[in-house]
Amino acid sequence: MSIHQQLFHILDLYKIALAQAFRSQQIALSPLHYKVLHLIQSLDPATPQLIAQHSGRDKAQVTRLLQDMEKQGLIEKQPHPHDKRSVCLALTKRAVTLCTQAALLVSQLDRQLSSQLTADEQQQLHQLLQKLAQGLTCPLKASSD
Amino acid sequence: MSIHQQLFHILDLYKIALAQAFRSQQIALSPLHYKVLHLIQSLDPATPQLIAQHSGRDKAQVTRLLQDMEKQGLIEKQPHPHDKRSVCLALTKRAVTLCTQAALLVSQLDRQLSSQLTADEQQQLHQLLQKLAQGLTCPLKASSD
DNA sequence: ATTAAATAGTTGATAAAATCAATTAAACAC
DNA sequence: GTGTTTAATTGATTTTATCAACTATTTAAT
Repeated sequence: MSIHQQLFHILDLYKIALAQAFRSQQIALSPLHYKVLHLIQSLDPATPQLIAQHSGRDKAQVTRLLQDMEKQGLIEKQPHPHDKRSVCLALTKRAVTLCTQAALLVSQLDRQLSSQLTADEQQQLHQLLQKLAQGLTCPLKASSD
Repeated sequence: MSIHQQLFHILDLYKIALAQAFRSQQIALSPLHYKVLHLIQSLDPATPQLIAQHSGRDKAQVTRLLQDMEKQGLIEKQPHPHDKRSVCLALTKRAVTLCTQAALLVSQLDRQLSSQLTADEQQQLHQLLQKLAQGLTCPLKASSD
């Protein structure tokens, strides 16, 4: 089994586990919605553009996700102080609650993951993965034309 | 950065790199289509049902993927020898060619990945990831109700 | 052997996620 | 000021996914 297959496999399992956890706790958030909410929380001036960058999604898609979540009363748009083209995004109380619950499950799952490894192993894994990531940052080693 | 975030990050990079590689070689296959073709190659009696199982996709979706690929002249359906409900899938020559090209890129990318690590490290990584996977096979450690 | 249950594949309807080009309005650069 | 870039949105479309209903066939039970 190649490295990437193994990685894909783990992430498949992870996604399934997370989706189940969300369902079991009645958290009505898709993983993607959660990701966006989480990003809004962590980015200080949280603008759609930054969300798009950090989530790796198309800005058009982000716009629609945000519209969705606004309708659902999860986020609010406030005028951007310095740039009238832009908006600042903020979570509503409801979203903060949901997000906190979700974050709990995520960290629970993370602990479940990392509990499979000793502290040493975690450290090792971290470094190995970092090396892997480096192999991907400057993509295909141009056999290309 | 948590383990799962790091994993997601790597796979994001991987997907991007692979998509680029496909594009640059004019390989008109979505990653999903490639996966299905590859599965058809590797499963001996390749039936839609097995494809669905091994790809983790809905059988309805598989049906449609296959219809698609049949229209594109990538696969052929032959009657199943023992079961009149089922079909045996086979790649056309065109698909074999495409698949071979694609497999080359995949293995190239894999080598690029694993070249970041020594043989020892690869071995380590493999084992660490295996342990991780075990932490996910029996999902959420029931705080649930 | 006949009926009931399970299975393989398909279809319909729909939702969710993604992509890309085009548009509007504001910001910036000169 | 004029032209270019940037932020967000809109439109149109595609891909991926989901779920229930349906047909034909197989399997199991009696």
